[in-house]
Amino acid sequence: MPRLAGQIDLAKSEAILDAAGEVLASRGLGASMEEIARLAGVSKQTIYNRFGSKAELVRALVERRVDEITAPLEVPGATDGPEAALTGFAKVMMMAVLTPRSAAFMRLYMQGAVEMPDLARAVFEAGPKSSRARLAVFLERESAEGRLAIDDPALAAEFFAGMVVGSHQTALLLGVDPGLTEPDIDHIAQEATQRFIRAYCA
Amino acid sequence: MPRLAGQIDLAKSEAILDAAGEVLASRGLGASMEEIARLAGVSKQTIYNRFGSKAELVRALVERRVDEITAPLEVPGATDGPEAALTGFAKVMMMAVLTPRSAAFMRLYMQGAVEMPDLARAVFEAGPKSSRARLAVFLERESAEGRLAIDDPALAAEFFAGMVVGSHQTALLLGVDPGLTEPDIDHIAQEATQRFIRAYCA
DNA sequence: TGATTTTTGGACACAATGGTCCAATTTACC
DNA sequence: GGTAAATTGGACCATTGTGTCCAAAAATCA
Repeated sequence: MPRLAGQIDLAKSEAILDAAGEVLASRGLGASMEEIARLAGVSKQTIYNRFGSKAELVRALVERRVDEITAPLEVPGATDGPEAALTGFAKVMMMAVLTPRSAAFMRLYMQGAVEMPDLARAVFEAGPKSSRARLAVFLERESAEGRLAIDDPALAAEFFAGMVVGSHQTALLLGVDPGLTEPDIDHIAQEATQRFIRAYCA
Repeated sequence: MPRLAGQIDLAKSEAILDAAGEVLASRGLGASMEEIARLAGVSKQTIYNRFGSKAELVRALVERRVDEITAPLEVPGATDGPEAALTGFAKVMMMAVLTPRSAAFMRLYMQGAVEMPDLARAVFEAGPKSSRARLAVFLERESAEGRLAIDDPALAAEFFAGMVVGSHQTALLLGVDPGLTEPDIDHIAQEATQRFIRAYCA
């Protein structure tokens, strides 16, 4: 019997997506399909066989990225008191957001925000919105248990996340190195936590 | 005698820059020179006569925008105490940053961050960096006069600005309407100010 | 080995863009 | 009005991009 239909190499699709991410992140949405094919070690036709068009390829790429983003951000557990939880959360958030790779992808989504609004929206929901929502859940719980006095958890979460990210993300998006070392990040996370707790202490 | 050399219509250059801003902001850096020329009511050749190339046109556009950005942000005067000054500063900042137009321009600079790093850097210095620096000056003064207790004014300024901007700017850049009415802005500005002062009260 | 699918690579059509060239026209000044 | 500069509009070129087509080659199963 012949080869079964649909018996395509799944790993190859991943390789294509990897290459697409690499090239699109560095060259922007204007990147060419040929360069993606070259980096993926695949013929251009194969990409079209599997994804149909450039727009669909980007869609698939964003979908995969949304999953990556959503995973690591959990609601902090306040086992060691709010300080440790908040500091930990701040560090995770900074490490996630303040990398050149993350910035490159974010630039990509922003560039496509006009032509593909639903994709950009999905990224926003999976990233900033989701992280703040989870933080708000934590803050509300802490408030209910009397360790903090927070009347508007969503707003407070927005405040804390904003303190942590500051203008560093904007700098990165503009290609300016914020020059943050890991000790810097630690320091910002701790200081933000202390000031936040002081602003919202019961 | 003949017409004097360099006797060109200054207003026409402005019209070209206006059109370029409009078109580039909505279509991105991939916008065509022909569309810009059409909107400016000018022939394509005239643009090349005056600006030389697309890159130079963009450069001129960014320079003009940098001036626009730099102007409105002043060091707050604490005549009515820190609260009023901070709230006012917060409102100005939000009104400046959280508009579709501002977001469109920011998207433009971010898109060009790779190919024209110096332009993006200039925007960063004139915008986020400058505003935080001025705020830091104010905070240091307030601290010196004993109304606030701020050991690291630059960091505190970063915190306050971050609280105010939150993820709303990111939302806008991703094409997601943050849905902020002017009362919302007022409320955020006031709440951020109160919490900030509480975090840094002497 | 043989049947069938997938992949390849290169040619190709088609459209868009940046930028140039140039003769005809308009504008601004004396 | 006359003169030099600036502008126009449209043709034009070279490049680049997406997406298609297709015959040959490779891979996959019985």
